Amino acid sequence: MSDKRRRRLPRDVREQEIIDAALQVFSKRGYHAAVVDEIAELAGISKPMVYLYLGSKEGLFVSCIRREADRMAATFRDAAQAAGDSPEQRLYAGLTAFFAFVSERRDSWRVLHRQAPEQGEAIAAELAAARRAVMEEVGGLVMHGITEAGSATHLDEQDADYVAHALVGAADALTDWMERHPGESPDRMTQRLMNMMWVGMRNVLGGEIWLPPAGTVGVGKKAPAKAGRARAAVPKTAP
Amino acid sequence: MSDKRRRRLPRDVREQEIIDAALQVFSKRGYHAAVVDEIAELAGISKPMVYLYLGSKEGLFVSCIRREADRMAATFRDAAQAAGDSPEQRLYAGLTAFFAFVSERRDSWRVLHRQAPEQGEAIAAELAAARRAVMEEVGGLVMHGITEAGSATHLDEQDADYVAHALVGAADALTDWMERHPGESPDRMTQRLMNMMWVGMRNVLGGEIWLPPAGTVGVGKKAPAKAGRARAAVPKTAP
Amino acid sequence: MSDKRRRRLPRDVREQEIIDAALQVFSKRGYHAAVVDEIAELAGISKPMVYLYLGSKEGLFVSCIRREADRMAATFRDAAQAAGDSPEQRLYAGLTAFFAFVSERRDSWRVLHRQAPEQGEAIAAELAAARRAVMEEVGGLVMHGITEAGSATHLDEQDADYVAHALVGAADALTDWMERHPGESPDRMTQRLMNMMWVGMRNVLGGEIWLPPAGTVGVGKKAPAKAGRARAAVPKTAP
Amino acid sequence: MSDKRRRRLPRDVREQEIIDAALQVFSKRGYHAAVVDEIAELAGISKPMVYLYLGSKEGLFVSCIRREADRMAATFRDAAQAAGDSPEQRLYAGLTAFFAFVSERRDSWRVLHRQAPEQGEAIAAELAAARRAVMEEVGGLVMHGITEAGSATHLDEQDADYVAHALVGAADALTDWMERHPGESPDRMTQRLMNMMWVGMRNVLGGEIWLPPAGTVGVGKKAPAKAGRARAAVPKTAP
DNA sequence: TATGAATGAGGCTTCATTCAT
DNA sequence: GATGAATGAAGCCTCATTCAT
Repeated sequence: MSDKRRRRLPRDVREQEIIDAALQVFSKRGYHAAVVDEIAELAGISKPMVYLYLGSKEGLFVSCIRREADRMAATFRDAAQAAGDSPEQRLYAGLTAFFAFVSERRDSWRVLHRQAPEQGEAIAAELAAARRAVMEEVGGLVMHGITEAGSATHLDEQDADYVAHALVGAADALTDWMERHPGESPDRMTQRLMNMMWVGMRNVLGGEIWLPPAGTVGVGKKAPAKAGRARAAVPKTAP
Repeated sequence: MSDKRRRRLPRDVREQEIIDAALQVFSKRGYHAAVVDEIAELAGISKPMVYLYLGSKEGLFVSCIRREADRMAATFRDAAQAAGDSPEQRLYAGLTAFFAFVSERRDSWRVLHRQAPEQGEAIAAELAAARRAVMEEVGGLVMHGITEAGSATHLDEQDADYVAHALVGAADALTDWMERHPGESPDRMTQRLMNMMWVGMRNVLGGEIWLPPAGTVGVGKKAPAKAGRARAAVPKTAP
Repeated sequence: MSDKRRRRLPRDVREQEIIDAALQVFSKRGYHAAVVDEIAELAGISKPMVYLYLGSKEGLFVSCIRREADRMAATFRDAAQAAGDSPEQRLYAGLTAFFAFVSERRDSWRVLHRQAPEQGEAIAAELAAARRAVMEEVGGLVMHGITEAGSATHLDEQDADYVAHALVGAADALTDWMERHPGESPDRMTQRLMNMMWVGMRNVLGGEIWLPPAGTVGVGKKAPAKAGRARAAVPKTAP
Repeated sequence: MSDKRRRRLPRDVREQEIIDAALQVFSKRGYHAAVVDEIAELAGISKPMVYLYLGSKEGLFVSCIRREADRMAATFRDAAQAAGDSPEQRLYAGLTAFFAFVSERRDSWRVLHRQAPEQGEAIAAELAAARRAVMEEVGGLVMHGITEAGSATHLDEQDADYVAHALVGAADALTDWMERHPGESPDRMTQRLMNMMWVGMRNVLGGEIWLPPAGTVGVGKKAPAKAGRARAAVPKTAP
């Protein structure tokens, strides 16, 4: 990026540089508002090169998604490996890695999770895949952690999925929050979150559950399920 | 939509119909990818009417945001009023209302919370305002509920803000989950969430806290705060 | 213009009011940039009335041109009648009337003389006619005045036309000048102009002529006419 | 214009060609009625090129103005240099150059002097600047010429400005006239004008002045200045 | 007489993409 | 490998004009 007259880079390197640039621009503007010219300029090359290497704007975007999703997965794997064997440690390490990733690689996260929907077949599919991958990663962590931690083994995939969604959703939202509170670190974010969810989770798994206060009337029109005595934190649904 | 030759509606009505259409399209496509022609067609009128009544694409968007933010706020207020006096009841009612709103008015929610944030001055401001309003609503609920429920009074605004973000983030993500699990109702979603967060919250407020397992090493490079023995669920930071 | 809910005016009156408004707007914006909405609003009525009465934007413009050209002609005639019999007096009165008209009715003058060319058949024709009328009026004044004043009778129509053009052009340009020098009055403008042109004119007609200084080389590429000893102020050309 | 498949011109050249085309179209239609498509077509390229090189319709217009104003100034300077030292010669050369320019570059002149003045901030400013430049050029010529020629030195800037306006206005109007009289050349036009204005000027400067014929009554309502015995051709005003 | 509601047509501008060197 | 030159296709917005009451 320093030398302006840099030429004749090997294809691999160039390609990565282009994706770097694309990631920034897509993150800053969103897919539609992003302009290929800006990406090319930021990458320090001419537009035809972009098309030669990545094929199209959509190709650019897909490449970003793939690379960053892979990176994120790798980050997770590394963190989990580095952590000890205890599920709790792994979950902690995983969540911390998540926050670290999101806070250090804002662009990646934004591109992975903040894109307006429905930008065409290929992109939608790619995004869905990437998000599913993240969810599975987190879901695995959660499932593993909880199953081990609580006594209960009734936590099936659906529940883990639910929890994973809640976790990721919360974490995602907390990303913004973290951004506006500079004193916070990924570690502290994880602790906060664990305190908020994990402790409750554990207790709930031990049998303590929450029920709507007596005399409460459902508000949602669709609310049909009279949930009786919900047995667990994430009670079974009768699909 | 029924009568194709429907004409001459009074301005107020048409305006609302246009906003209805715009909401759908913005929700489906996102701000940039949305095309005014499609909105006009969906509203059953010609483009110039859209511009005559709403001024510009941006004006359209802002109108959507405003109307839906107001609606959401109203929904909250109504739910809170209908609920009993107990903070727990209010929180339950509020959250249920939230899920009901989000699940019934997917478009509204998507437009309010799933837009890439950088679309120009006016829009960014409007979105920020709308989101802040929601956060405050939820944050109030949380703060009130928790303060009363737990013995602790150390939950300051920042903490409430944090929790509100986590809650809203989780709820938002769970929206997608709910969509893929047709048996779920807003009531059940609330119960799930309360079980996951509230119970833990309450216990944590009672003194039980979570700390990273011994021997764990922080992952995030920036992680500075050696959190010592965090005293509470959402411990004070020394900025 | 005061009463906003004024209705049911007789057609003639309304029509004039509309033309008043149109004149202002056309003057301020020019034909193309003028917008019928603005005219209607300024006239205090709805657009359909404008079309009912004047037919089209072009119709509006033509009506303005006609009315203002007529007014200008009338002003001239009145001024000439009010003046004494002497050609000099008539010329003086006429020019003063011209300046007075232009300074008092800026809008009229602008619409008559400052429109971009070629706005379609009808308008071009109308403008040409209006301008020709003014030229003839002034040309007549000039011709009459000069013929009487000087001894010469060799001032034919072409010469008068030439002088009229110069006069009107100068006067038109001086209009802007006058606008920026508030102390000036039509009378003074006339005196200035007479001093500048008339005195010279008269002398020239008496035989004194101007010739290019010796040794001067024509600059214009097309300049063919070796003007020999131009005999008169406005020497005959051999077409 | 000859080869229809002419492609790949270097930017500088294309840019000038585009401005050439724009000048024609703006001259023929006026700023507002001009259509960018027509300019592009005339330039033999597609519209995006126009925008790539000149930015906007306004940019196109401004470029025209600037280039032509500069050209005109250059023409003047060259003419003045080529002329001898005598002020009279310079004035003569300057005016001839003026007529030559106006007659040979009708489009330039029309764009510089026949545009409705209110087309938005930037354009108004640019036009004003260009016109002021021309005025100053001519004004300088006049001032220099007259001051030297007459005995009087009382011709201040305001007077020169006045005369310059009159001259330019007359010349501008005479342009149309010249167009309809093919036998005329810039030289002859200059001679005509000099005869009409210069001779008078000179005499007036020598003391001969013109006053309104006795018994004349001012016509303009605003006419305040009872001009007494105006001392000079362009008498001082007392405000 | 008078108007609120409505639109076809067209102009400015942008952008993803390709061509020719 | 690399790029300056070029464009088809579309999107936002405006405006003269008419319809139905």
